[in-house]
Amino acid sequence: MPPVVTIRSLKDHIGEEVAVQGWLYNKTEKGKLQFLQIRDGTGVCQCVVFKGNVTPDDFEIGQSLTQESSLMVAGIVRAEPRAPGVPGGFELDVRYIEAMGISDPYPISPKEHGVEFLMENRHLWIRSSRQWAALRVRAVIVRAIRDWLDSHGFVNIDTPIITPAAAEGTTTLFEIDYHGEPAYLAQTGQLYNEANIFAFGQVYCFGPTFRAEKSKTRRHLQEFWMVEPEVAFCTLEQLMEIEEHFVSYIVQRCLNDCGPELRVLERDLTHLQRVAPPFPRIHYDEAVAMINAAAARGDLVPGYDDPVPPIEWGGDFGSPHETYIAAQFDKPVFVHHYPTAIKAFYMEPEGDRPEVCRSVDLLAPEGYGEITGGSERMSDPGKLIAAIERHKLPIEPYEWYVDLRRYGSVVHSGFGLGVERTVAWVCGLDHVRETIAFPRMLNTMRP
RNA sequence: UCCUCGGUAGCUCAAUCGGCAGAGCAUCCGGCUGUUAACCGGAAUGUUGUUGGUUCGAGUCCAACCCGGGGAGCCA
Repeated sequence: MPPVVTIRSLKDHIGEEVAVQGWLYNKTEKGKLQFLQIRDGTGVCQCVVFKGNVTPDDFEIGQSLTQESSLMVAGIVRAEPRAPGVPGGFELDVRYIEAMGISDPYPISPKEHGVEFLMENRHLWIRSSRQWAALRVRAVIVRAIRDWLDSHGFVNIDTPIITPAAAEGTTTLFEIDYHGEPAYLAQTGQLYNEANIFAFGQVYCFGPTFRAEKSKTRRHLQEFWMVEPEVAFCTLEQLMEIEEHFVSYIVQRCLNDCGPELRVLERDLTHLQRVAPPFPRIHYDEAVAMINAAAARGDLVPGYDDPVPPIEWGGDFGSPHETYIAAQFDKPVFVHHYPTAIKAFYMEPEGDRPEVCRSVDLLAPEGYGEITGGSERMSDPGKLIAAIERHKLPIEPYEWYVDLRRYGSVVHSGFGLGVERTVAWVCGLDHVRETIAFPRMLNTMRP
């Protein structure tokens, strides 16, 4: 039997006899010809079975194969521009077929299906090429995140998932029973990250986070993955520089490593090719002015039929505002210096203008929303205690956090990047549920 | 929590004014050497989300509930 090779590497075996093992993705028969599209996890390859080239038994096996049956085929690799597949352009001239597991009738045909049906069959849907492509891009994004951080002096120190109290005290948490004591699934590792920088300088945590919000939109999951870098001796301005280099690297890495996947997804690459430092930076004041000018003109929110709603200075942006602002730029855009009153207690107020704080969100283009949120953290213990009290939070659980400012406080900053929103943006998907193998959504956790 | 749209064959959908439950695809059988969601011929396919109500008669109208899509708020 010739050596088993991956479909992705077929281009290196033209003219050679090789074997491919995988699953039957699609089949069309035309008398003495069978076109078997086989996927092996690395790609999809058309395998052509001509009656004259195989034994009668093998030809019959080919006829009996049902969609998703597992099999091995052997044959000669040939460059063929007509051949469909991923990457495509190569096909296998089959000489031998071995059926392994004949599949029962497969529920997901290569036709249209509704979201509800596909989500109920998520364990099978991930075999479909668009889902396969998105999840492979996700894997590359995760690798790019780690590679960039690891090679820029960041130490990966993961933070706990079980936490004793609300980290930010705002959003809804999943409560669990911790041996009789209430505990919560983490919605951020940030406070622990801040402890870790005093030991390691630059750190990141990377793991799942949990939000029990009753959110049912294309941008929300109950369980999502977030990478949170945190840096000692770092100002807001330096943080933005880190973010734009980091995000640009992730996008360029996908362009470089995921060509076939992005083609399956039919992604318009020109949007991604533009993503390079520097990103535009706009002050909250400026963003409010832009929104209100648009509202006064009656501009519509891009992609929706509704006009841009006006906003009062001091209010937080709603989704329509973010979508409008992001659409004014062809790269991700930083919006910085949000009002102190609407942001988390630990964000550093601006020195000569304490009503705004040294915070920054990064809005992705094309309506993908906020992909990072970060800030310079408050570094003075007295001011921090006052902020905790102003937010009506109990001081006792935060004593350790205040300690960080008592023992060698430094200016420091950090941000969190949502993996699923980043994947959705890079892939051009319209819903984050397709960016993770088994999404946990409001009222939906099966399979 | 609120707003909005939807639930009919395995899947995607249709069904006029309240009047016999219909297509395409998938499946099975037959045909074809270049198919790209192939095509051609044939076969089989139903608790119309649930419960109750109106009516001679309900997929269609009414009520409640269940499930799902999109959005708001909140957020990454």
